[in-house]
Amino acid sequence: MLIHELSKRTGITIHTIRFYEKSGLIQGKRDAHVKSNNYFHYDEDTVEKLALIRDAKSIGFTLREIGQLMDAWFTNQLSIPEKIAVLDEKLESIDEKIKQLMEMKATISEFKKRVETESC
Amino acid sequence: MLIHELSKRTGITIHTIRFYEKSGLIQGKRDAHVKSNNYFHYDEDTVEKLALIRDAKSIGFTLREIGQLMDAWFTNQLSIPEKIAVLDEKLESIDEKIKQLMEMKATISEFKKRVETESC
DNA sequence: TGCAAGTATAGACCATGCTCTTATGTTGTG
DNA sequence: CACAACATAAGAGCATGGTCTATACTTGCA
Repeated sequence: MLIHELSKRTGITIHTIRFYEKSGLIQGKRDAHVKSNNYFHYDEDTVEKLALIRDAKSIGFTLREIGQLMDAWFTNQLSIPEKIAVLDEKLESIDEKIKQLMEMKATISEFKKRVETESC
Repeated sequence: MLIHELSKRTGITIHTIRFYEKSGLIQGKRDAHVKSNNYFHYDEDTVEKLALIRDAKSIGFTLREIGQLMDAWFTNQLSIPEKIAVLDEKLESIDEKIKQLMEMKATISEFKKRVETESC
């Protein structure tokens, strides 16, 4: 599919998709048979990648980290133990984030209680 | 205390503290009696605020959101129901983040399993 | 064939959150 | 009183993650 369709299917703007491509997160392929243009073609994996980027970004991963994750996910540049190491690292950092969120939740809840009693 | 001590006590650089002050997150007070300088003086609340900024930032709150939180926390610009509303909103957004983190954890764990079996 | 819609590249511009430099004035200790 | 250490303000510069504009070429349909 071309960039327009990719954009429609993922809800990510063409501009942002191009930005991600320039950043090395996704790669379209040009059709060697077609010489009249140099349009990029995208596959289903790219749709999945963009969904992953969207989700991972929303939980605070940087594009750099997401890139590492996707290398473990979609490419064969890494050996299996290397892939597992990357995934374990991300799992750990997620646990750490959850822990910090729990702490902040406790802090805010505690303060909320204080505000409530203050009103009596 | 002056900015140098505030910096030492919080581990946040003087530059960054000044940036937060310019952004409206903290406010030093000038001593009206002293006319030879216009140094800012900071209180204990400011130390707590900077700790809160550090923690809240690390879990993905923006400075704008942290500012709202601190208005509910430290000032009396908001009524008690308004304060509670702000706190509830932040608690909800924390729950949402935790939920998303759990989902991403499941996704990555699932993929890890696939990578592991692939190696057999 | 003309024209709208799509595509590419290059680069300007923006918000957030710093980080540092320059310039200048103040304070405190030997 | 010299001088280091501290303070101020103003503003430049930077990394990240976009967002948009300009320019120019290609494609597909009436």
